[in-house]
Amino acid sequence: MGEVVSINAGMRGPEAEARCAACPARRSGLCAAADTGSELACRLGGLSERVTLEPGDVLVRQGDAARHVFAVVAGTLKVTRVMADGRAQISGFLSGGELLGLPGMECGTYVYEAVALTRTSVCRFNRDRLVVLTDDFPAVRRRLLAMTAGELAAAQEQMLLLGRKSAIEKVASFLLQLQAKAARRGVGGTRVQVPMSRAEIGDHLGLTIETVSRCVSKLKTAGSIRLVDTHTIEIRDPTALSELAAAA
Amino acid sequence: MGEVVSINAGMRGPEAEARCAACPARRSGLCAAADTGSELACRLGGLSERVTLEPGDVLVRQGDAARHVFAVVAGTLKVTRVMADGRAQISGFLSGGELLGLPGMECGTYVYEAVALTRTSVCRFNRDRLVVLTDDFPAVRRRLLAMTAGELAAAQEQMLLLGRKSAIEKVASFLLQLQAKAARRGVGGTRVQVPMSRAEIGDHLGLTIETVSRCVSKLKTAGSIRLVDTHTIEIRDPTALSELAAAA
DNA sequence: CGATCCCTTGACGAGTTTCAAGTGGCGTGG
DNA sequence: CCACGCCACTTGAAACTCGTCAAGGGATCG
Repeated sequence: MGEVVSINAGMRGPEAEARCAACPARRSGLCAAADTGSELACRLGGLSERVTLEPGDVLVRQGDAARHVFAVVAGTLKVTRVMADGRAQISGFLSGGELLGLPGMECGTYVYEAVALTRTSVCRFNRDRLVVLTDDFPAVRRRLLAMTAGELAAAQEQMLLLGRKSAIEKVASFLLQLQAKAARRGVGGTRVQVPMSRAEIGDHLGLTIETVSRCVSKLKTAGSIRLVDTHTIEIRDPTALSELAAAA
Repeated sequence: MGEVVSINAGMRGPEAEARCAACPARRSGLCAAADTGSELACRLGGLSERVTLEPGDVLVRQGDAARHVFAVVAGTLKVTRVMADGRAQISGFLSGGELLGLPGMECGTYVYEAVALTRTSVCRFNRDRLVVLTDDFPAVRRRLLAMTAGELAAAQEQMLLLGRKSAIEKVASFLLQLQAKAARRGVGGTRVQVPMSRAEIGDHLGLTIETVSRCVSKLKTAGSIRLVDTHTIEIRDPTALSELAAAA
């Protein structure tokens, strides 16, 4: 379990813009608010540092001073809260285009831990300077507010899942969620990459590793899914899964 | 189950300001960003309509067009998501100073239902005009972002509770949460008002009404709490509750 | 080739839900 | 004024889901 591995900092103007132009999260994340070549794009680029993480690397630690906001460029992070006795709850998995670091802005410290699941790269923004930037650019602050609002809606959805769904419903919902998220990033199709371990899925769904495994097996036996390998699942019967997920 | 009961709309300048000056949420909610008598205070006041709700009145319905943002002035609302088969999850209870209506801002419809628990009054802001207002007033948008970020942190806390805590831990946490919230509104002390029914507590904690009742009885027998009446609880041993709550 | 890690599967038991009955407060109507 | 019904809450017993404990399989790595 290492720390941040490589930081590609202090770029100026053209360098930063070149980096942003090639960014896979260019159109989906916070930066979707900025037109390429605009003054805003320039300032956003100058404000950010690119950070690369290896699997297991810790990006933020529970209790650290909250000085940055992060935008995931590629890869996947898990956001975890840990109780004193070790019980953990993964509030979410973040992938390309998503934002990390808004909650806890007022209390000043991160109230969760963020760890890379896969090789991951993120853009790091100084929190205060980002806030100042929003003063000049309405598009950025609207995007920021909209994204945070979206996260809140997702959090409420997750509460419904945690509080009111059975184990198999939770797993079915989770798989569909993974598929939908992948599709939003342009990786459509029936094959879904599952970068997280069974333990991490369990910590996200409020289940044990064994129950997750059993539910996956049950869905497999029912013919709703097929396991290409442990971390690749093919969705064969989306309708059956949807019925189990039984959303809103 | 009625609808919105009374709307006190269309006030201008002095009228609105007088109403705001007397508002109990004046210093805690969104409006804490505005100094009394300032231009901002004037515009905020002019933008808002006061709505009064009786217990059971529905403020927003799942699926309605999301045209407004609400600030709770006094009273308590519950925010619920309902599944097709009737299972419900209350994502939160809102009281004085809290905000409703941010999530779902992008998708355009409310994805939850908000119902008054007690006689409640709220300030209703047109969503679009509020957004425009943030263009002119950095203080408002920072407050808005900070409040949303705070809500997100609370949502994550609730996920930890739902996913990883036992029934008795959930109930203990909930009671402490109620006390803390009351204290923040200036209603300190060991007696806590519990405006919600056992069923509503259950829908918030992911438990059945019977389990909630049993846990309350257990805490009573243990001497940690005392029931003044079903909706007023005296916290006798906060330490014991905290140990059960076993937070962060 | 053994060690380790992660996942799967089985058996058992605890905790929670479900089902059912009982209590107490409160408003209504006789 | 009291009987009655209604509703919310409480309590008990049985059923069930899921967690715990334990063992085994398969992949990866030294």
